[in-house]
Amino acid sequence: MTIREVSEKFELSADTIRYYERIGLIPRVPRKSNGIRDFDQTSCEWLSFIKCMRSAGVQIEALIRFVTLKQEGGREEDCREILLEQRERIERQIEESQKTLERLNYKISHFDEVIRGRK
Amino acid sequence: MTIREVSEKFELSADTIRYYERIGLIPRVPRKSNGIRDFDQTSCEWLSFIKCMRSAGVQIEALIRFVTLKQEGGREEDCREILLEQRERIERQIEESQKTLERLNYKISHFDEVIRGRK
DNA sequence: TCTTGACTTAAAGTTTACTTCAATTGCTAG
DNA sequence: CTAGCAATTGAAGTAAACTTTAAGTCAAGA
Repeated sequence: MTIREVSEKFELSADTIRYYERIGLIPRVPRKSNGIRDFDQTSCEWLSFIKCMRSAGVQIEALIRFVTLKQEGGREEDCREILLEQRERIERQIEESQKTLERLNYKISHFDEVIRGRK
Repeated sequence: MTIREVSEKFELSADTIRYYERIGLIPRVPRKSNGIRDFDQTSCEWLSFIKCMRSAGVQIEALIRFVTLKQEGGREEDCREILLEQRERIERQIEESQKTLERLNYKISHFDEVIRGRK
């Protein structure tokens, strides 16, 4: 697959994908003889994983650590540790957001009352 | 209250609070005769609200719109509209994060198996 | 053959949200 | 009365995550 196809498939700009590869957020993508990227299954799976993680705000730096570790055949315990850490973060973030949601709902219901009362 | 006290109360640096005021994220804080900020109840409530919204990632730009509108006595419907929009965003973000959480859990359980199986 | 459009790299630029700095003022304790 | 600490302002600096630009290569169609 070309970068264009992959870009459409994952709704990530070609620039972003190249950037991800450059900084080591995804392993090096295989090239055709002319140097053009030729994405295989593995590359696509990495992209899918990274996109999912990024959509929850997992930091690039943590993902780079994970990718590097896997590429270099690091210990499973260490890979797992990174994921546990990020799960923690996401859970905390969701809790925070839920609190905010409650406060927002309270404030919105206040506006509703004012607006309703006026009519 | 001085900026120092407020800074401790809300765990926001004095610089951040001044920055928030400067860009209109909170209404102008009243001053003592010598120009030093003297936070009142209203200012504190704004800070508390803004801090809560920011903790869920609500963008400063949207909050500025809201604060400005309230300050200028804008229509309640418009204020409410901004909050609805942000609630939507937060809800979507939580959903995204929950999907990521599932994927992360799946991946972690995979590592657990590999690690357990080896022992 | 010429041109168009997709691809390549490296480097500089952008956006968001702060943070730090520099220069100055002003209260308070010794 | 003066040293020192907290506050003031405006402006410059920083970090994260892209995005855009510049300069170039290459294959396919008019």
